Amino acid sequence: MNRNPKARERRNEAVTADLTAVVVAVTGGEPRVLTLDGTAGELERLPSGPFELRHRTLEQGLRSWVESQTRQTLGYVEQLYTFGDRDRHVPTAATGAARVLSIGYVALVREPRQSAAEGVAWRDWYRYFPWEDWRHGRPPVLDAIEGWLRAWVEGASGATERRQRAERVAVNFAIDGGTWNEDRVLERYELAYGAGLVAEAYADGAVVGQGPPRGVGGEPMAGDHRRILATAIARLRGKIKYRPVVFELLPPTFTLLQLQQTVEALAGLGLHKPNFRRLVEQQGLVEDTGAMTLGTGGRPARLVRFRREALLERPAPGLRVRATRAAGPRGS
Amino acid sequence: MNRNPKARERRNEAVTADLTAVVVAVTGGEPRVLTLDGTAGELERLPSGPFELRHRTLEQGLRSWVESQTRQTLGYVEQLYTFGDRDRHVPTAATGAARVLSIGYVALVREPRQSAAEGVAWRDWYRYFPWEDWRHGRPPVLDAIEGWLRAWVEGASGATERRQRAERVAVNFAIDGGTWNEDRVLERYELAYGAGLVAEAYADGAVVGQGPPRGVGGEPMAGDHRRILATAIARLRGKIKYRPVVFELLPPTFTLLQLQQTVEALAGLGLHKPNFRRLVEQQGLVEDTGAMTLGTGGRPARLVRFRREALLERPAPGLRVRATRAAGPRGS
DNA sequence: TCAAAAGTGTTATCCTTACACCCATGT
DNA sequence: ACATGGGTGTAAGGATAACACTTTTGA
Repeated sequence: MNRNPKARERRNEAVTADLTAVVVAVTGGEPRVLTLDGTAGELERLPSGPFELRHRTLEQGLRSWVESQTRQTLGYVEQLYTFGDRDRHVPTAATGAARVLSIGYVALVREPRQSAAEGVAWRDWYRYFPWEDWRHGRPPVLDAIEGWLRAWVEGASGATERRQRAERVAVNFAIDGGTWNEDRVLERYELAYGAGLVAEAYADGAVVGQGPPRGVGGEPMAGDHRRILATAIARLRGKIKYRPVVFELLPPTFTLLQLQQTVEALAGLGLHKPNFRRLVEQQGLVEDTGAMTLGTGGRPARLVRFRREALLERPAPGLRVRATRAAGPRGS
Repeated sequence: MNRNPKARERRNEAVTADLTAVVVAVTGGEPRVLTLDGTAGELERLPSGPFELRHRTLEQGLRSWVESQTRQTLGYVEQLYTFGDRDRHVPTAATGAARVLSIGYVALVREPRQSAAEGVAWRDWYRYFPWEDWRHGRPPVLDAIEGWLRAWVEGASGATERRQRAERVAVNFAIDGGTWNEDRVLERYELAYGAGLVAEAYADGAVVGQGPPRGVGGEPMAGDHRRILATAIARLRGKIKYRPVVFELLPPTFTLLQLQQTVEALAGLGLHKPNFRRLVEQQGLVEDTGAMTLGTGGRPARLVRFRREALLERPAPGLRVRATRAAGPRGS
């Protein structure tokens, strides 16, 4: 079949596009991501499925897969990145589709369904990136990571290679004079991958040998799903600084502490309470509702709501966060 | 053919992925993009071609297409976005590929080849977005655009729709209390598309009727190429603020004025010279080379180079620019 | 009475912006 | 002499970060 040269040529270009979703919620001040259990000892994974003819648009296809696999409907959705450079060939000559692209998305939802479907779970995203949670100070796992990375730098072949590795480690992991930048989640994951810190590197055959002790590299995921999750976290951490996306994760009315804890959960940083409140008020991002909370274990708080007019007034309506040493009881 | 159900299923998912490049250079203080002339009265377009089996990775495929079509080799390359939601069907049942995705990239190069190949041209990017150039103050074309958009707001069916349109126009086009944000290039293009300001909206059948007078909507491009260009400009304008990407567009050594003019070209803003220089120096982004320029029509200038150590010292090494009223002879 | 959460006041510091002004070269 | 581009000084104002402190509830 298909002796027509034009058709052969077209077939030569055909690919499959996988749509993969990072669905995020913040509950009880913890950042969570919607995952599917791996069947029979397999790895955890994100909801995903191929882009098909029946889907009107890419985003529609994504929503459809997430709903059918998790019964979760999506609100805010944003495309992240298209991965295709892993030489992941699907070995089926008969199908006409020889390669797989992976299009990642991040979605924000207000409240996880009480009981997720069988095999579906909301999991703390720091399970996959234990080194990214600085809310209570520098995470202890970074000691082991630092040691591993130093060995990796030394293991370079040649002085140039060693210098390049040392610079990457310093810039991304706040070692030897670098400062921690919470936005560089993807760069850190890719560095960890290249250095053999994460299990996926061995599964893909990109690195051979013995990995680090259990717990150091974080929980692995199927395929390139953890890379997509890293992209999502990085995107969100960057975006809250200039767009009011946090409010997609909160109920219509909320307290300033809820807002602060949501930002802290995403950014992985502890913030200074009085200054955070002033920042929010002064930027005009929220307005009073008149209502108050009751019985939350302290003084009742004002309930506020997002103020849409802020979009007009501010060129970059967001929450520029910076780590603080005086973060109250949470800071180290 | 293909009675095998598994193969039918796979075929149902097959798509073609088009790789499209926005290749940017800044020459003589003007931002330019590499374009191909449309053949026989067709529209101008960007270099592009399908992702094929012979390409090792997506980025390799892109580089290969750009080189074969323009003889320009690429340095810095960054993926932008995957467009697929326009219901652009390729009507060939025999091919197995039913849909086309469009993966956009932006590339930065130092110097355009003196004489580009036949049918290839470096064009000022403000040709396609005349409303985006605020280097000499508010561009006059915005008067006509403002009028057209006001009529579009009034033409809404229903009060809710009208309010939503009015807010979008105010936020994006600095009308009625909004401030101009140079980063919102894509939002402005999409608004212009929906409002029928750009020719592509009529070509796609998204809008019917009479368009605005010639020159108001900017020069159109083939397919969704102008949308990809808008995405590239938006990405670059955002990125120069926190990453040292400008230096990819400059020779290894350069003067501070060259640097300023390159930033101004990208951002479409006039900047205050003394303050810009202090910003650059104080951030430690450049270092002296010891050499000076000669004969450029004024006092000789120090030649500087990018200082890589800045990557370590600054959490976000970039050039936060803001429009100024005191921009010297260029400001309005 | 104490813990927990909500808030206010105030200061020192840094960064940004704007304005004013001087310097060195080519024509 | 003057145009062009290079460059310095400085003061006002705003934003930020840190510290100290008060208020209101529930257990």
